[in-house]
Amino acid sequence: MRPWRDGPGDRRGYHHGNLKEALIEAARRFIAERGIAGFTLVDAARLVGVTPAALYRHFRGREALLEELAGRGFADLAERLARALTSRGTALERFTRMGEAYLAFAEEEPAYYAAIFETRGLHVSIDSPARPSPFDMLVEALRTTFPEGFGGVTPRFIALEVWALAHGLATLSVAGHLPKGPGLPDKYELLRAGVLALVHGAGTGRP
Amino acid sequence: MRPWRDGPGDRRGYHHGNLKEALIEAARRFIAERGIAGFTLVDAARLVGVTPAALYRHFRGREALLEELAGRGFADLAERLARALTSRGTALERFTRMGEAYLAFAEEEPAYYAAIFETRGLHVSIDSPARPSPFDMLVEALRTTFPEGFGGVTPRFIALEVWALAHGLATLSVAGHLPKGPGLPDKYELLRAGVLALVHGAGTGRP
DNA sequence: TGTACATCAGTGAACGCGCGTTCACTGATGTAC
DNA sequence: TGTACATCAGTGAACGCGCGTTCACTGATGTAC
Repeated sequence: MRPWRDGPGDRRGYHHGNLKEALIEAARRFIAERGIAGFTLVDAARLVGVTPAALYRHFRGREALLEELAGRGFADLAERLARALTSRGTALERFTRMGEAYLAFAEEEPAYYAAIFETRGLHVSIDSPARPSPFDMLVEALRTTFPEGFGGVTPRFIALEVWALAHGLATLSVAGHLPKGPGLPDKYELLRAGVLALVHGAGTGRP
Repeated sequence: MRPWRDGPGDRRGYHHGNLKEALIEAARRFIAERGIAGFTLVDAARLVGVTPAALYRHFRGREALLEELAGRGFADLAERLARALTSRGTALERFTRMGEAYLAFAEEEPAYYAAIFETRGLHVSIDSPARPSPFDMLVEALRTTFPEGFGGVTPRFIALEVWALAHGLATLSVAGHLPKGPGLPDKYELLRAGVLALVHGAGTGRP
């Protein structure tokens, strides 16, 4: 029984030919379905049609595979945010697109999202220290989108609030805790309105 | 070796006398340390000084124990919020205290918090449907604290934003992703300022 | 073009482990008389 | 107050399971000549 022979585009024979990528792909699928704790090397190997031991030709172990996943997710997120920030339109439109990109990432890549937040967070820079982390990108975007400032509050402070709001919406949504239905606001609406309020309402209630 | 004999206030002998509570307590400790996925019936039993099988006199199984934990956490949270809402001071002060109570709950009872969000969410009412859920309490508190409304936005909409912000701050903080240090804002500051901004900035940027 | 051979990505069997759960049992407790 | 007995919260041994990981091995691939 060699399941991976059945699919189109698969290599055949004793050597898989693309095992590392296939395992990553399987991990993304399983973690998306069952969460990181429910992810199993044995399952991933079975899905790909390979002995569990084969995995060790490409990863030092389970932890290393998750690390790889987190790294790729981190890069993917950074790329999505950068794309939003360099898209067409006004600064505010690009900034809004950045928020949407964040929520879309969490929704479309729940495995990446979980791997990131279970292993490193959003602050670490990847590859070179010169490359800005997603959080740095957010701070910088706030600075350039709202050059008039935030009523005496630092961009970094606002960035933490915006990030917490986005992260809260993303995790509540993935867990199915946000009420859904026609007429009810979705997370994109909530984030857009919330971010504008955070930006414009900053400094409210200060002495 | 009967570890539970050593502690003060413990019953001694063949019967533990308070096993159910002791197991719940052990579960809270372990989940706080290692998360729900890392929690083990065997560990809990060992900590209490009892055979794993003894657990089944009090719970149908692992899942039932977690359900019980979620129920208690839910009740604890509701009680904390209610206490804040009926405390002294102006409506705004009480409302602010409610936010602090939420963050404090997540910080002091990470096991409860995790159990709640892994099993039921914040919308379900406990015991009687007449008893309002924490989310209902938030909506109602917004209504009475800001009777002037939110510039055409519904209290429910604002409540979702506030909740997402609080949940984001709570989870980021527990996971250690919020930057900490002297001079840096802590989550309580971030929540207070953020909520005021959400409330006062609502309606910003609408047509 | 054909053959010999080094490489190395896979196999398959096995391991030790800790898990949740079951079962027949045992002995402490507390009530009836 | 003392004894007989029912109750039931605990024991301890065992189970089947799936996990991550190891090891000596094998056979497909691709390169050198």
